[in-house]
Amino acid sequence: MKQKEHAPTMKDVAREAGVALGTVSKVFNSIPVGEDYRRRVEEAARRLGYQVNSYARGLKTNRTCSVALILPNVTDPFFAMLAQGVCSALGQRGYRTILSTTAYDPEAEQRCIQMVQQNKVDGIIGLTYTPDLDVDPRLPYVSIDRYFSPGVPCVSSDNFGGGQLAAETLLKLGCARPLFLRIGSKVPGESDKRGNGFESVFRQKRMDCVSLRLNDEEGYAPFRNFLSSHIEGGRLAFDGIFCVNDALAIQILTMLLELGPRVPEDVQLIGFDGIRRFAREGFYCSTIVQPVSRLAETSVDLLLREDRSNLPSLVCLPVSYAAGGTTRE
Amino acid sequence: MKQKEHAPTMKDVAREAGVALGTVSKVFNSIPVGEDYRRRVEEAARRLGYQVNSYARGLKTNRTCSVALILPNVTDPFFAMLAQGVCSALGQRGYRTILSTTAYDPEAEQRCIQMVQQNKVDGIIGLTYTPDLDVDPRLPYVSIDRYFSPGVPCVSSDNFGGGQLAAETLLKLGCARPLFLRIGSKVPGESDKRGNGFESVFRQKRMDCVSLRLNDEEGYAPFRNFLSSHIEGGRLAFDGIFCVNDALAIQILTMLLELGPRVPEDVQLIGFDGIRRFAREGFYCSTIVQPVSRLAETSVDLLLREDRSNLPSLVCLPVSYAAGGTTRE
DNA sequence: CATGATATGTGTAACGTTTCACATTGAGAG
DNA sequence: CTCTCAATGTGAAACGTTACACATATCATG
Repeated sequence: MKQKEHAPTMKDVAREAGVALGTVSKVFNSIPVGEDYRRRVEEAARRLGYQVNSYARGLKTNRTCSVALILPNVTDPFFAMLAQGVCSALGQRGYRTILSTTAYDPEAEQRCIQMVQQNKVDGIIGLTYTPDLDVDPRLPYVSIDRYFSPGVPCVSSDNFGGGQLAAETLLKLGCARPLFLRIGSKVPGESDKRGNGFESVFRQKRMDCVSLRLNDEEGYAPFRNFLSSHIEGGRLAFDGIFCVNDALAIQILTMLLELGPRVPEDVQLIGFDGIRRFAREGFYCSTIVQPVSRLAETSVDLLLREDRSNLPSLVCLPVSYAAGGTTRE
Repeated sequence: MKQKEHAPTMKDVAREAGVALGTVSKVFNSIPVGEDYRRRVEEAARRLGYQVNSYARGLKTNRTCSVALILPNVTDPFFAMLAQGVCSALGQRGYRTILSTTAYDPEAEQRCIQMVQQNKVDGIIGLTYTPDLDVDPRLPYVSIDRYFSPGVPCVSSDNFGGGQLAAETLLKLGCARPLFLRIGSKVPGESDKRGNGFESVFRQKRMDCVSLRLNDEEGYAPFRNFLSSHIEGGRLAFDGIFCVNDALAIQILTMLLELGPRVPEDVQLIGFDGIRRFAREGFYCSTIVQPVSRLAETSVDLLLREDRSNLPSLVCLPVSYAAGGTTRE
């Protein structure tokens, strides 16, 4: 008995089913074919354990059913949620996700694009920071959180509106001495607008609003110094804090609890992102939540849209406020 | 002038450079070729913006330079770090990562394997929970944190040893009334051994060790109840707490700070995993750190090993203790 | 100077699909 | 009973590579 080492091919299936090669192809591409033929082919395929070779198919059709997802990393909770969302949205549509991480390195970003283009994906979803990426215009590209040019659609949350929402919420809850805290990222991006939105509300009300912006190279320590130097007689100089993201908010919360001021009695705290992880059920930090799933789904939608003639160049998704125990409701 | 719509192919490069097709192929496969020929080809390729079509290559060689990574999700910090590590380890070796998430669903896990097999990857790195996955034995498979059978290598951290290390560390730091806290995962896995290791140390010393294990369906609230019911006159009934992972530890830390006991003066706290995110610089929680990068690299190593004749069936990587402010050093 | 031996370029046959022109069949019309 | 048309199966060409057998050139050797 002749030993077959190679995986079964369409030719094998055709022989086994006693039909022509083209017929087998039709069956696997849902092209009308006689009922009995279809059954014969399907049975033969099952017997042989046949699976279509997507590389041969990709070569022929120039469609690969895979898209590349480019992110700085996947350890940042927000990126992680995004990756999760994109991955499953793509999975549902029968696409697979090729993940590349860049560590914010422009060179890595470009290398990624290169590699990905070479590897013939059907499209790219990118969250990158290089201003001028060299990407094949034939390849569908959707940018998250960063606007490039009218040609490439950008989807992001309403960061400015989110900042405003945080401010309005704090105001409504009686905040009179607001503070905005910001850390990181190496490059200007959409998230800068959070602070702008926050400050704009207080400016309009002719109220002061203190902002502290630090690079993440110095870690969180400077925040601790700042906070403790603004405590007098156990009372903090601020009664409402808006943090640029939840990771920072959690840190600040921990610091505050150590330093004395009670949350939310003495000072209220609002983060940004809506990272659910910190509390599987119920929040432990009030926050402006980004619609991560919608971000992911919208990106996938835009990328896979058949009619690519008039895509929106910017899609801005609404955020919402979620109470989580660090504000007085 | 004739408009070329299709991406340039080797044939185009060959014509442009005035050499034979095979020569171009040799250049791109690092097969010895005359210096002048090589230059001519490289220049032609650059002029045309040629990139090899990896689908044609994959079809011919049966190697695709891509491996599938199967994880429950990528939002759990530990999985995220793992994904990050695997993704970059693979990237360094010129492989790309196809990410699939399963949400702990056995059906999704099997579907993943199917899809991935059909899509002809060079191997699979999986962190799955289905006991009997149906996977093509021809396809290299490495399992993380879960032992299947001698045939498929499993790499994991030394969870038992980590538990012991936590216990020994607490003992050395003067702990007399230990507590072990555990939450989650839906399925038995390697991480169960952490508690076993921890308890074994105290058992050997004939000391009591309280354990509290909860499902994650109930969230963290039960822990708060437990803790507050064990506080008497501001003093906690325990002076050393070991949490099954860092996410839980951070929660417990927050609760403790709210409830009164000071950390680490009144009670010391050790987590597990080594999630660095909570503090970019310096820890804010002492922990047993898993060598995530080594886990990732080892998995990739094992998967891509040329000689697949005698692979280890189990690789257990050492963990280490990292002080982080919640223990008295 | 003939002769291998070595090195390096050439052309072609696969790889496993899809696609398309063509062959075959059967039904219905005249 | 022939003819046409639609429906549906068939076989071969192509997709862009790699690998291999072969052709050619270069060079040392007796």
